[in-house]
Amino acid sequence: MPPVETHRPLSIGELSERSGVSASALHFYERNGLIEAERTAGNQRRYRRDTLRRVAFIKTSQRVGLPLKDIREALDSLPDGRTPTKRDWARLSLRWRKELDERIAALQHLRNDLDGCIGCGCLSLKSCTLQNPSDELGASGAGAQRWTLPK
Amino acid sequence: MPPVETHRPLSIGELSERSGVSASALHFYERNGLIEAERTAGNQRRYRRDTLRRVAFIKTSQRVGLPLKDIREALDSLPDGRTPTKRDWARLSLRWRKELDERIAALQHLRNDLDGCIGCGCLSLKSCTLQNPSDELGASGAGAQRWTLPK
DNA sequence: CTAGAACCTCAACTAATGTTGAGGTCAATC
DNA sequence: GATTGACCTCAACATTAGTTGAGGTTCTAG
Repeated sequence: MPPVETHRPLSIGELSERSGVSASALHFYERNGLIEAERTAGNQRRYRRDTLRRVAFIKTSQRVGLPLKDIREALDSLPDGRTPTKRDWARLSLRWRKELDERIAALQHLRNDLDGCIGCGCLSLKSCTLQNPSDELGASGAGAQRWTLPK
Repeated sequence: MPPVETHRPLSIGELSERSGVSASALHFYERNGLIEAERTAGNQRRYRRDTLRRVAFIKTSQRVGLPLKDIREALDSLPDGRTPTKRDWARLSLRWRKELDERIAALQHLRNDLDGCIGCGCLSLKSCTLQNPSDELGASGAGAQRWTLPK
């Protein structure tokens, strides 16, 4: 029975194929401190297997809408030196959950506002300018900030 | 009783303040064909009042997540020459609704997947690599594409 | 041992979405 | 009629998230 190669490190090509992230993006992540690699005698990268999970974390975080800067901060909170445990990952993932909930709620709110508006063709969500033909709100100044989605 | 200035065109400063969009962004939108303006004898921009709604449409579309390119295409489908009616705007807004529904659904799907994963600390969503210690999936090749959110 | 695939670095480029600044003009007020 | 704030154009810069290419090296299979 041949040994299963559970611990052999991954070349960049392997990591790329398995993670679905291009080699150039992996280089980019490394330059930005999101992942790291050992090197062979000939200077080629060798990734520890748990880098696969790290990259998965990065990709999923991006789907949630987080910028790389934030993702990197989250990853920086992983223990130095040892391979992260499932509890470590679970802790980080809770952060996604919160972020996701917020984004979903924000979009649903927007949709609800919108539903009242599509029928009338208005666009102000809060105060239909179609029903405000003389544009009275304009004089009152800062109607603008209402457009900004709470970050 | 003084006349309400319903038809006086807006200067860029007025449009900027009322829409909450910076003048430089308005310039940018104009360069990219999203809005347009008449000019005074002295070459200053004068916006028709319905440009306010146009800008509102742009901002809301961006909140929904549409890129300017798409927004511009939508705006291009507005009638040339005449001021858009509420039906015109309502037609365009339907697109938001669809886009929003899709984004919400995608995020909810992601959240559901995640919920099953947070407990175990895994990240593969579909096939927990924690429960796959020898990384068997790797051999089968393209596990990667599953990570990509259907556009 | 050699051919070709895979890998290396570094710099330059892309695309989207604007912002900033220089240098100059226009318009309303004292 | 001069000042001051609002406006003009054009070019350069900023940020995020990478990609592309040139020129050179390493690894693996025959």
